[in-house]
Amino acid sequence: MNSITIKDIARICGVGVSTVSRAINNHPDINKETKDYILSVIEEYNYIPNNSARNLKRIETNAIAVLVKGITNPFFTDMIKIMEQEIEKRKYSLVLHHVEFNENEIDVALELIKEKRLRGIVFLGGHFSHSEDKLKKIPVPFVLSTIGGIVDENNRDGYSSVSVNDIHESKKIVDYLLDQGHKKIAIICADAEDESISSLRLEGYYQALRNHNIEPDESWVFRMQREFEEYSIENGYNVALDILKSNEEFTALYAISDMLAMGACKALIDHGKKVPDDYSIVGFDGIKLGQYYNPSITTLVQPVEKIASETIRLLFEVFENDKKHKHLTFEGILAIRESTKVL
Amino acid sequence: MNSITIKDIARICGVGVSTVSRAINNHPDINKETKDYILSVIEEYNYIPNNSARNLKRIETNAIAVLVKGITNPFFTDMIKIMEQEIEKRKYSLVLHHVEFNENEIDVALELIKEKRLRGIVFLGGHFSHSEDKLKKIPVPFVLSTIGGIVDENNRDGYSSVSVNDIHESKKIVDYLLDQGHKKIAIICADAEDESISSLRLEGYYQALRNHNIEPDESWVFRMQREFEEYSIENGYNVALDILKSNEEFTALYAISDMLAMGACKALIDHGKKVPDDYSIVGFDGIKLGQYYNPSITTLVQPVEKIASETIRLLFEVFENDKKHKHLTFEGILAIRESTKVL
DNA sequence: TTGTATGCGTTATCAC
DNA sequence: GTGATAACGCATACAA
Repeated sequence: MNSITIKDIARICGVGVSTVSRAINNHPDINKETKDYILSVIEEYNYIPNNSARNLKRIETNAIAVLVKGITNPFFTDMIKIMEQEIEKRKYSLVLHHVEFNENEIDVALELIKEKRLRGIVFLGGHFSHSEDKLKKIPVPFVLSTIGGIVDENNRDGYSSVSVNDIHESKKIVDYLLDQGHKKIAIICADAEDESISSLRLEGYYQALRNHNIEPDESWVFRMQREFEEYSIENGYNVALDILKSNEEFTALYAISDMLAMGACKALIDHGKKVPDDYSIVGFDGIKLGQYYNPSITTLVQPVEKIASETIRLLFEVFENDKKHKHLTFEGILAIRESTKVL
Repeated sequence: MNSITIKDIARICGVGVSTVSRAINNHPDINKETKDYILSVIEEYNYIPNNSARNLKRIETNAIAVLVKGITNPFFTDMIKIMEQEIEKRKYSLVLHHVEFNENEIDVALELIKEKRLRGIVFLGGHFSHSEDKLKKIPVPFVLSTIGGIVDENNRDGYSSVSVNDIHESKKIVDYLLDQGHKKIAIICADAEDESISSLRLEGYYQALRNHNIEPDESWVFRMQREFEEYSIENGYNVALDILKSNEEFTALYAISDMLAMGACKALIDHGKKVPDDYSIVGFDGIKLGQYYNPSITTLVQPVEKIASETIRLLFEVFENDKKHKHLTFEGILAIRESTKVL
């Protein structure tokens, strides 16, 4: 287990360690022949540089980290891919790091910054209801991507953010249902304590109803269940079961994620209801899965490519061109599919 | 960006660096009061130890890495959770690392072993058609989890593996369809070059047909499409479109993953077919999503909890108790749901 | 163009 | 219990 080091390679090649280092790191001032020879020896002996030592020594790397809370969320998959492309395009490298649900993303970030000498960070997912104090501790530029949770409009100079306007898009969805003649619209969202996208989408729901002179009824508001994973399909299923039990009258159901919507859909169908004939169902996000569900799910499609590429662009503008942090919002697109119909 | 180090903390506290180190690492021989004081200073100054330096210095950590190719695959989600529990139970820590599709998992492993001084590795996902030569280079014990791709029965002493018997389980599925009266059974699998689980499941399909005196017809074998992500729902959708175009006669469709099965299902339904009335569809894996699809997908459920916990158990037996590597297979369970019916 | 020496931040090994 | 000090493996300033 005593593995080979740069010194061993230097000794074998009969050169100094700095020459080996130059060969590895594509330094310009090195004789091509010695370089080729060294590289061949490295190949032969399967030498692999120790990243810990490199990180420790290097003043600054060209690495950007993307911290994802809920990495299995299909909504993030495409975003990550695009971010990766954008980062590579700029000759930087991406460190993809997964944050557990019970971990604090800022602590993880702080640790990673030290360990890898990061230049910037992207936060993806999670609630992110952190104090400004804590945010200030992050010593590199960072961007919140599709995290709508920061309600505090002040003190946002320390970071950038890119997302849709959750209230606005949520209104679009409910407006559409209202236009189709639905008046009794139930909603599935997160806990009342949730300060994140859920509360924004719920707010949009309220506003849309009020704009149509319908007073929102709390008995139409259903919450995800703690026993199941947040925003998961089984959570949607079980909430919908409760809705049916409640005997609450409604004709349309708005779930604040596509996964929830699909689960709810299945629960209704399992109980002999027809979608969209008996109930119209809409989701939020626009994940691919929703297109292939049966029925395909009407949803608010977030412009993931745009959000992802702008996230990276903003980040680079801050630390390369010294620009100020910005907060961008993009328009989503209502995709009308099979799960909804006119009442 | 000049961040605080252990030396700074030592100076502030008026103690030596080794005392600070002892405080951080819960060393036994340190005065409780000095320890508490040091920790309070650390807290106050937001000191975070540099992991690169720690990894560099430490002889051996208690870290196990799980390398996942295709981390967004929902099939792996539960497995990872269980592995995490099992690893923590043994007072080790889990390093979850994502491998890109175009990356070589062994190279990634080799690098990570050096960087983090890993004690062992779990490989999850991917094809893993690597030469024995390359596998031998991995200097720590490792386990292949649910990777059926190693056909070479010899030379398997260097590692462990845990999975279902893909041929056997595949036969179960096809046997079931045959028992239901289906004789014309199409299959969706990977490229012909694929040496991985796909070829094993295809082999099981062949064997089951032959056992029932049905000569497999190559025109019933359909392949995933290169343009789309492997094993994805959209791939299944597009393959099924081709199947319909081919006008090949069949009554049942076996897709070697649940995702493929769901996509295929949607394609058929979009073309006015009924599932299971016109076609029976089965998948493989037993992911939760399949239960909530409409219709829910008949599938071969892999015992993920068992596979995950045994993977970790084997790994620890090798490097803690010095036992020999083993190759375990577990039985899957055929879950009959709504997407199939008797012909 | 190349080699030597220093230090990155930490832990381990000693002395005290 | 505690504090110097020597590594860990590498990149780099500087000397050659």
